[in-house]
Amino acid sequence: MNIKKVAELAGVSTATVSRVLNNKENVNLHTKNKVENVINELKYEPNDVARMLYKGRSNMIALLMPDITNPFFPELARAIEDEAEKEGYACILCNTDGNHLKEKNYIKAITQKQVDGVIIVSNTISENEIDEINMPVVMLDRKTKANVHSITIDNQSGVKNAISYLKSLGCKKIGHLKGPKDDINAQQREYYYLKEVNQEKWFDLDLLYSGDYDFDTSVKATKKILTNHSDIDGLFAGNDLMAFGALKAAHDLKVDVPNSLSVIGFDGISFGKTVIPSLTTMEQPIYEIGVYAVKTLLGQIDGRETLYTHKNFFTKLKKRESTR
Amino acid sequence: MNIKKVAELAGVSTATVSRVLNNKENVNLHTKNKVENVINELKYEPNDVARMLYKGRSNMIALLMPDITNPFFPELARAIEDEAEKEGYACILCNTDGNHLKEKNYIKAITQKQVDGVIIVSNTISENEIDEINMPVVMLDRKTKANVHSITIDNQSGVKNAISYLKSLGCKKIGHLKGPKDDINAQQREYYYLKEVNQEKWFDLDLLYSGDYDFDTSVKATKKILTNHSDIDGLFAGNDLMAFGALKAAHDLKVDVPNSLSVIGFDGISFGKTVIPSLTTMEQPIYEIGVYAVKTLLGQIDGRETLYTHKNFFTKLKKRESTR
DNA sequence: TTGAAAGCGCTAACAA
DNA sequence: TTGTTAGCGCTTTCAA
Repeated sequence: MNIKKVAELAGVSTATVSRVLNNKENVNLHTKNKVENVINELKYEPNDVARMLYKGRSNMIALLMPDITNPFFPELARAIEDEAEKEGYACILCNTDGNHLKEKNYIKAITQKQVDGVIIVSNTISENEIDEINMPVVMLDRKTKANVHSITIDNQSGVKNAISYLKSLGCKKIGHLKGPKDDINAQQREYYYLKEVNQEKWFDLDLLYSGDYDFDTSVKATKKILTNHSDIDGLFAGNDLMAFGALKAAHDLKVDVPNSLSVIGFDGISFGKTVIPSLTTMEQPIYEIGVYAVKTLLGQIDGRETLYTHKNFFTKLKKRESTR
Repeated sequence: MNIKKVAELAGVSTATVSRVLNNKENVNLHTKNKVENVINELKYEPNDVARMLYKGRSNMIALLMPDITNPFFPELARAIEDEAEKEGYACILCNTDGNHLKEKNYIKAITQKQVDGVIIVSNTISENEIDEINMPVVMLDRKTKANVHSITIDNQSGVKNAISYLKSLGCKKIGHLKGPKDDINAQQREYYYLKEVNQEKWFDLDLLYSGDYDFDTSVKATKKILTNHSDIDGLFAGNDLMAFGALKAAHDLKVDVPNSLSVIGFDGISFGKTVIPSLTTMEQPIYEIGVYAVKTLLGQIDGRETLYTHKNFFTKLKKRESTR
């Protein structure tokens, strides 16, 4: 079933059917009704692929991220998909595992599929590679010199507020559970942590240790550090998932959170309210970020937005039970 | 840049270029090299949309589910996307919120986009509507009379094993925190719970209460029931998320889990190991289910599989800290 | 207001 | 082994 059949049955040309389909002005009302009747009878629906080919547009965007299983990303993906759907765009999901080869393959695949734009979360992709992508791009969580839009979260103020809050609670020795070395956010959060604490007389490089953005690793590492430094009374985790690991470690060691140890996370994933004790964290406006990313991307796709923009979002302290 | 330009520069016809692109046998080696050189120089990549149009295939599948934010679904989506990618298919993500209209719109949209097949998780879509979908379908979590493949989880044995386990632990009064009325799995789990316990002399319809697959609701509801029935010593939650709510409620009421109350969930989402105490649960082989769904779907798309199949997966008891 | 026809980029049947 | 050409289903220009 195609436009030709509709045209035949309605006794008009395919051009006229096309005009009706696209709500063009210049169609006689009588003709229009005739065509619409045939369309309804046949339950005809135009083939988007043919349209794509002609128009050179697909009304699809892609979302490249490390792993949808990582609890931060479903919330982001949901926001992106919601906003895309609202604007008539479908959303292709790509898990890259931060694997460079996978990223390249996906970019090639979506390019060939004439996807209209892509939102990328990646530490591994290079500036050059970003520039070579042949469609509008929004980079998330990373500022770049490449000619694309970028969106970041303000780690400086976030970390500062987190540490200040722990201090205001009376914490006298604050550790940091940091993320992977190659992650830009992890690096920044470590950097600003150091900036906030390295003048303190209690400071010691031992207080800085790594959980790799992973739960199990964080449990182990935190157990070790709590054992070696029983006087730690505050802990800033580089993301919520690691903070969960820290809570687990404290629980297993019978360290009382929050009375002996205050734990604060970073991200504000919705699971934070679920754990026991519920997690105090620096909350990112995840949904808002997703919506903004799509708006920016579509702005460029539609040619409304011609300049490349950079947007920095801020975190908000969400007090819950894991801090005193 | 298109096949025509490549043909010109290589001094051959588009047909020959096409043959090279598709690795056809009947191309002179010399010609082949010439064409490949031009392709590499131009960094030419064929346009998939044109191929789609000609072939009537898109190498895309869609995944319709209620909400990627619900922690069960990212794990499923990950498995599906992994397997699809392995087979050269892209995966379109659609959140329906169990909203009937959204489902219909998505199905229409992906049909027009010539998506090759769809994996659906839905309670709301009717048998008729499933039958009217104009592409291969795999229904997840629901058996159907419609002419499509279906995959379910065996609630009967799962619930039986959960309750038996609680009994074996010495539980003398076991409650059930059930899911939404309109959810087939929730209904079945409730049904089989009743079957297992309604002959017990301690049984009481009050032990059955609802958490709507939602964390907050489950916290509230569990607090109420634990307050009214302080002798409840076992709790079977209809899914893990509700079990987390139950754990939270017990914690807030200072009910000792697992010593005074054993809690068991259903699903086996990876977050179960994160919470405190970690959650005992009836674990679904989520990844395996996702892979199987894709294999089945692609089987039908490729015409290898011509019969509609039904597959029933079984849960496995995963013992952790929330049960004595 | 309508229709004929070209063309989006590709593949494949047919011919040479 | 290679080229010519029709055609996948649509939109749009141009002419009527």
